[in-house]
Amino acid sequence: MSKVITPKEQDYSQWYNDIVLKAGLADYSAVRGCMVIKPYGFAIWERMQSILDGMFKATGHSNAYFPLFIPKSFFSKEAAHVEGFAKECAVVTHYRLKKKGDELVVDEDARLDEELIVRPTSETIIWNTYKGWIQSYRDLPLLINQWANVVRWEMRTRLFLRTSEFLWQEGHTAHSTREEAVAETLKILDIYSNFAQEWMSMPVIKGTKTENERFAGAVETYCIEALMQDGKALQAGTSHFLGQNFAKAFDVTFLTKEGTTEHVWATSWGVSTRLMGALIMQHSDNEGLVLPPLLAPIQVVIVPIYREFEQLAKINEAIQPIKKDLESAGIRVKYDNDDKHSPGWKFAEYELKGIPIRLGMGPRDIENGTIEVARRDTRQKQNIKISQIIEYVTGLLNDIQSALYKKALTFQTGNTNRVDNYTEFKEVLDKKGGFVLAHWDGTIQTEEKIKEETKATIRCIPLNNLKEEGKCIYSGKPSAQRVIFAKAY
RNA sequence: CGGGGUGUAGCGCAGAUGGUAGCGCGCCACGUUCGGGACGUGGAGGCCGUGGGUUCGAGUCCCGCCACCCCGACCA
Repeated sequence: MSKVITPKEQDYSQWYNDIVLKAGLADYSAVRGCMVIKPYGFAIWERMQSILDGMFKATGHSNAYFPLFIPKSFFSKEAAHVEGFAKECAVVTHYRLKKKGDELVVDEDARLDEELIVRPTSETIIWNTYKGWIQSYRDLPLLINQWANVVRWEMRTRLFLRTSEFLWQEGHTAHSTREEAVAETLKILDIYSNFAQEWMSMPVIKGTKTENERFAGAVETYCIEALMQDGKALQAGTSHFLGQNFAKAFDVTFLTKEGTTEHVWATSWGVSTRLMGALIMQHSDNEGLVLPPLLAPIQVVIVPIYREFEQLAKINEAIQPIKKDLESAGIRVKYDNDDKHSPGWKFAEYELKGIPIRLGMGPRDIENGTIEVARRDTRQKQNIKISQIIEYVTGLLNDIQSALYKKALTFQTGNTNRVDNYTEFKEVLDKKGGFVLAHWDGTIQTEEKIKEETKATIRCIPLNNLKEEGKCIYSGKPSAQRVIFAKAY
């Protein structure tokens, strides 16, 4: 019993760190605030990438790649944008080192005329580039995505959830009309929401951000918000309608059919390796990671149980056709007949790693023509006839996928509370956490006061929100609808 | 950047009143095991985060620095 995980009831943060580290998803690095994503963690990220990438391509987007470095002057062009990112930029000032005695030092003679910013996001470099690519309405829409790393100098970091460097995709599109750009923003929001719910089994609320929480430079920020097991909210993806802000800042215009010159309309949108954190926190338990089958790099692991090598040989023989059939059914299978670890060790290890289904086969099974099926999410075990195993496993993978979603949804619903006064508001936040639906007067001042006093922020104003007359829980002023408050990551 | 904590073997830790480093897990070898992290025997592995100081002598006492973790402020 070496790799024990701190129970989440005892210390939620430590539980999370234990899972990340002990399931082999990531590791701390020698660089402050930066993490190493280990092969198993990266395999999950690669699954996310390939699925999302397919969704972007299916909606007409193409991938491209823009520079890591952005001239400082580009940043200052969009006022709100500078304001938002200035505090967390890594800046390159020199391009050479030299030897000074035994020491390697920065060569002061190699100072850059203009400093380069390590991209915290790419709007500026991209819009500077788009200026040259867009002349007429025939060049629009321009639908581009890039998979990249970005750097935001964070004061406090947490594995996957917030690191100074992280991986993400950022889409940047240009359109001829406002309507089309807004539609694009919403289309992507749907992609994110579908991905979260169908692939990650993670229920999310779609909404818009308040002015306070809006992306620096956006006209409107749409988001998907998820609820983690500790009752804190996590922003899992954002899609921004940028209006003409960047087009104006970088003077990107196009000639319309009618021959007039207009600024283009823009969107940008992204999800990051933070989704890994969301995935981990959404489903995992005190035994380790729990992965939804659709994202699991290995969906089924098969463990042989044997004493003598003759038994192993028999099991190997019995497993081969099963493994092949599972693979033909499109299932990702690993057969672990490595003799270096005991079955018990493997059981624990694969549970820690969140493999959705484990099949166990031993002498008893050989005799009975059965195989033991253990599901990770409920930890239930059953003996199934070998003749039925493919069908059973296929169905079970689907069941697990939807069971995880249902469980998460039940949790989310159960931790969403409507409150009508400030006392109750504070009490719910304090005792239960979760999403709190409350009336708000729509002002930044009230939002900030509430944040100061309770740490809770407005996560979003849900789309298609029910209109409901009420009074702001803080100021008592009239309000037309409830918004979602929560403490957040 | 504030508050708290921790740095001793790969990991988790113990090392009262200063006397030259130990335990568990892991690792290596051999044997017995194998249906929930097996057991025995034998081994390998540490300038005790770092720089100074006190002392005959420092993991231990004093001062500085650094790193990391947790909780805040800031943010995806």
